[in-house]
Amino acid sequence: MGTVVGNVEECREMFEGSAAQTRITPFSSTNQIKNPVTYKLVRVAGDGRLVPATDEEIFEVNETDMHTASDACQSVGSLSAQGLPSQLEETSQGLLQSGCVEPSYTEQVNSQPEYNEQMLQKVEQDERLAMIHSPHMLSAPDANSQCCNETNMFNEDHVHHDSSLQQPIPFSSDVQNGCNVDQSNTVVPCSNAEASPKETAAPPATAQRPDFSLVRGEICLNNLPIKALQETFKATFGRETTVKDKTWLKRRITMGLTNSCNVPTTNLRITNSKLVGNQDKANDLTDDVRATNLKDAPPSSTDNANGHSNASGHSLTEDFSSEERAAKRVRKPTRRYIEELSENDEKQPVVTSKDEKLSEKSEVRSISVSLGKRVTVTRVVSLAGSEIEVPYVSLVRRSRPRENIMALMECHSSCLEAKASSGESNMLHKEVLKSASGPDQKESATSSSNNEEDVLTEVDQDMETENIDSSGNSSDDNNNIGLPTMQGGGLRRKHHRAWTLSEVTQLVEGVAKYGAGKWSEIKKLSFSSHSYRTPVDLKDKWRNLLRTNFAQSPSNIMGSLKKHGSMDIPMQILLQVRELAEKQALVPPNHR
DNA sequence: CTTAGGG
DNA sequence: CCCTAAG
Repeated sequence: MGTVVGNVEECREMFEGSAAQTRITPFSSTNQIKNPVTYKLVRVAGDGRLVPATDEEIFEVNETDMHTASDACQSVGSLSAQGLPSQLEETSQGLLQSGCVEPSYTEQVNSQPEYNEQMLQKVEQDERLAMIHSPHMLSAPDANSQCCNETNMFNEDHVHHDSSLQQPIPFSSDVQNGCNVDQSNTVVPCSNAEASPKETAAPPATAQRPDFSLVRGEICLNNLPIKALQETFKATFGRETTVKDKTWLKRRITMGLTNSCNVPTTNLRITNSKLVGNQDKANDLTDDVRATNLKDAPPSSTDNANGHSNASGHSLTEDFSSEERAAKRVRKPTRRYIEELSENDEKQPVVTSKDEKLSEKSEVRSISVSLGKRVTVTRVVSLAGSEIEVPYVSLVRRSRPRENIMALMECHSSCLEAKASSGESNMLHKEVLKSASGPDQKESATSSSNNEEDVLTEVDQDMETENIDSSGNSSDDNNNIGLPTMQGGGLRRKHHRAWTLSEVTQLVEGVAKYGAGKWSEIKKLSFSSHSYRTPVDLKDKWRNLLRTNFAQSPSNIMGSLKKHGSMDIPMQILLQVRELAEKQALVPPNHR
């Protein structure tokens, strides 16, 4: 089963008779209408036919966009996104599924039907089209890069996957200082007979092509000065970085190029996109995807890494079509669990693409379209009363995708919703700034007052928690090696995500509003922004809250029992919890 | 599917 | 967090 994103025109035929013509058009908002191309997500059935994608598959696509967009965002905000690794995997999985017609669905790895040549061709064509029209490369200025960490890496990693589908990242040789360029790394023209005519149709846009010149061929990062490393970083990831840590930069770049995070901190060397370290590890780390890209990468394009600014988004999509086919991207099933990422978003309300200047985050978050324009796909969620716009991220289920076509409509409507909501963003943004400027504003949040402020003031703490969290498991990447798998086979245990203060607050408020036990309700109404918290999670957390509460209440001495691992819950919340606990204890059956 | 509990 | 038994 492969998921294919194709041009509508191309797919239409396949869809004859199918009423469900789902459109996945992130760029439907405001000024993005320039590009008429519409994407349609379909799945390649075992018999080679294209089948409308399921809702989850669509979500994957959406998230793909989101992730790409959020990449920079994350880097800016430091490693807050705990779930990125998974997102990456999920995303890449989705994409790869399309590409490789190669059976690789987490839950049915070995049971893939055979595909005939025709089908393969078809798929490839579609894929190519998809790639041609898929932009995604976005410039992501690394604003106050608080130097994040692995999390970023995953993002980057992910971006690369994206790129691999949309455009090979040429690793240019004539880079600066001390780069060991492997000249043998010549370009191999795509000799794929199956090449679609469309390929040639796309005019080469060399001029506009983003410059990846800094990352081509064999690069010996060791000898590069920090500045050069930063440049390389930029060329690699498409965004600036202010990080001055040489080691970090090298590692990051290497990881990005090799599409792996298992990069030793020393002896970084990349050859043909393969990590060549002194350690033998290198081989394990390489990724087929990247190899493909490199091979086909155009030789020239030596302009300089001005970064992939706006223009890049456009040109990227054009010339790379011919490649890719040569080598199938093969990859093991990757992790799942896209979820999260919304936590962050909640705290950093997005702004529409209009004010790119205002907030880099918004720009980052936006999704570039074929014409280099950016669109911000968002949705409005209610956060404790007030509505906040957050990027559209799917509320991923853990269940397998279903053949339900109706679900497709959901996506569509969501997109519309997002579009409609874009107007409010500015206002929200201002509010955020305002609130952020006055940290002292934290008042007694005993009741359900100013939730927004609450959230905002807690950002720092949340970030911390998340950072810790994410860094903890950032080490595992694409390969499932060493990953704990659960009974079902392939399913990985959900990440442990420390509950942030804001989450707890929301939970408490939710309980206050809807009553303990209405977890589903609470989840739906108060936790729409935290896609990864399931009703059960809420329930468990509440149970824990009560537990800790009871543990502390007998002896009012709560200072002594504090452990490092556990987050210190503010007294207020604790009291609130207790209050609610009593309430519910007194009148359980009653309807509140 | 949603809850409640146990592990 | 996960899993499962009950509505």
